[in-house]
Amino acid sequence: MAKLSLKDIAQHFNISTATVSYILNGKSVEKRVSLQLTESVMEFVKKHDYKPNMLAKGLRTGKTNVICLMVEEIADHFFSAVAGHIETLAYEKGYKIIYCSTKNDAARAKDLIKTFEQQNVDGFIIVPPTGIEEEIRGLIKSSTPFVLFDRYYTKVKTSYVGMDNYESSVKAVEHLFSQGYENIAFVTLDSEQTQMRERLVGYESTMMKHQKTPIVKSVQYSKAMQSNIVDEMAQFIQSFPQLDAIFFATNYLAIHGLKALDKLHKKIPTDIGVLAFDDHALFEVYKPTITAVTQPIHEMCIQLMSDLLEKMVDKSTELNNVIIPATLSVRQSSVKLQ
Amino acid sequence: MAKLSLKDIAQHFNISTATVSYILNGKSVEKRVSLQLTESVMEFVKKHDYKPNMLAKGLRTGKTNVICLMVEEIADHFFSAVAGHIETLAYEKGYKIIYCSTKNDAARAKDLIKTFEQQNVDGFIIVPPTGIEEEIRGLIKSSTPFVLFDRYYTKVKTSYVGMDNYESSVKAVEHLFSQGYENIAFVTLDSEQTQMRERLVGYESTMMKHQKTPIVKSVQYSKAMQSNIVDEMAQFIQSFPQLDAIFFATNYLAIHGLKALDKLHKKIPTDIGVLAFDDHALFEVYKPTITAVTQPIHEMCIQLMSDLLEKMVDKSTELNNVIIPATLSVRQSSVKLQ
DNA sequence: GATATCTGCTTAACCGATTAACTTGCAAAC
DNA sequence: GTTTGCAAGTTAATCGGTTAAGCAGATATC
Repeated sequence: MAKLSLKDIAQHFNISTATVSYILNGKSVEKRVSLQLTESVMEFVKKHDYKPNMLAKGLRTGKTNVICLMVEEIADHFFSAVAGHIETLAYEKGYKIIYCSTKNDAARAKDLIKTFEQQNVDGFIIVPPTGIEEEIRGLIKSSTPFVLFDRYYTKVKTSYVGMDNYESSVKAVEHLFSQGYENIAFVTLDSEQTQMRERLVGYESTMMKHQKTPIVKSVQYSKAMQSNIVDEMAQFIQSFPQLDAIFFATNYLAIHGLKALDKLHKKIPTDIGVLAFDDHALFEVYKPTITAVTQPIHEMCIQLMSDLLEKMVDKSTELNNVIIPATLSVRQSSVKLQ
Repeated sequence: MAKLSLKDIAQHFNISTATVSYILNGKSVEKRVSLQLTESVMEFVKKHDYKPNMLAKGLRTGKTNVICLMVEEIADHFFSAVAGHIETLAYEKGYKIIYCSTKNDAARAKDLIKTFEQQNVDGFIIVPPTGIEEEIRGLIKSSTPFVLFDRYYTKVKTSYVGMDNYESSVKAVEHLFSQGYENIAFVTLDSEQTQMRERLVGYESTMMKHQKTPIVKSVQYSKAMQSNIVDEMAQFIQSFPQLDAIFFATNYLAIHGLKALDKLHKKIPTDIGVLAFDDHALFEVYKPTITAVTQPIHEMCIQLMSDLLEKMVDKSTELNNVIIPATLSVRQSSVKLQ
């Protein structure tokens, strides 16, 4: 039951491995292998379920047909949805996905990039944490195909796919104003990452435009996942009695925020309006349903793959910045009953 | 900027690649390479950031340090949580994860197994769809390390890690009885997979024990993800006016069920009690909070990895069946206010 | 002084493919 | 009758490592 190799097939037919290789790679005509031989080899191969060794193939050709998907956290709802789409798209093109979570940690991300370069992956999709600019530059230098996703570096020119955070943020805040909310707080992470900055700036500039003072609550990333953050939020909400709406910069911040609002017995949307960045299964079912900026996950993934494929297959070196508009899913939490 | 290879290092020091290989693999002492040479090579390697080519290494040694994680759907909350844990555990042991989603489709799963065998992955964690018994037997024959997860085949002896579906189901139904519910329906998928069968049998036997007739609603798997299932459920609920509780066999069935109950203006937990298999972020936040059977994901993953490592590293051929008890997270939806 | 042992390497086969360059025999061309 | 052309392959190098076996010189042993 030892695994069948090219050599075994060659020996069985008393021909050279080269011939078998040509046949298997569909070069029978080009390399003038007789139809007869081609057919009997193909039949043999099918019958014995020969599986070429991809390590050997990869070693020789330098291609592995493997893409590394490096996200912040695969267990996160958003990133696992991305993983699902990417897998489907990759599969169609004959690529496999190897994944890893950076946990937003630069050291870990560096290590991962190194590891997967060793593995000779054909390309990377990277959601970069702060602090790996050098490694990204390294990828450019070694002309490894890659695309950044969700966030990017202003100081390094790369291909990037993401959503229009600034514009979406503006649209969301304008929506709240249009519903009669005026004292809108923004709850975000204390992160310098581009997507977070843009959301913040969108909020702030819209507030200014309406001559309102921005009220920003910044939560430490490390704390954002813990549940005692609920109390911190409740405290924040209480300390600004004039608040009539809250805009959350991520869905999990919103979930904690909802718990806090519940604790304080605040009625949504009458006492306070709620809007969240990044949709979540919960928002459709919660009572009231929660208005959210819905990321165009599917389109972003399509763009990611098409750009990466260009780089991997066509050896394109063009840098594409694809910014996709998000849609605002207006639900009950931001609509005051008239 | 061409990539540094063993050969380059050997040439630089005017020594053989064998010596360099021994040094890099920590066999300097065993293979009697001088301390001096060892140190200067190591320094050189560090300085030039040499990365061994894993394809070549894998080809020669037959090990890739890659594990294939084959789940039903990576975008699913439960499986992405599993993926997160598995990744962490694997990473600690120097393994990488390559993932794929079967979509519960046998043909796709077969193809995936073949693909990843070609990739020479060191081991598999498989959530098997119905109909790939033969391929599983094939893995056994080729003595490929693997562990089944979440469900198994009664007719094929394999290692398996899962939770105690029967016992958890019994515990859940008993809890409902203890709270005064008596006419309990079970909403499940029309699936013959072991985990679903066991949940059903647990429910049925507990109903019988209390001399109540089981009321089972079976939803087609393909329909379970679509939203018109909500109406189907509402209809079902209305056709059994005596119902005072519903036990959902999966969390997404429960989510659709909640929408249906909301439509019918049923009050939880007073009009009707609700309990779901498999916890979900939503259940903690929903009003009322939803009682759920919480899968011991972390422990299951620990068991998965330890069993798989035994097979991969120690070449163990022992078959381990690890069944881990779940906990019932009692929340508001199943507790009638006295 | 011959033999054994140790030190510090080297040699070369091998893993399983791919592929450029070459060969061999036969038919057609001139 | 020699050259050319083509069909149908073969040869062997190569990708980048690993590893069993070998070897030369120095030192230890008897």
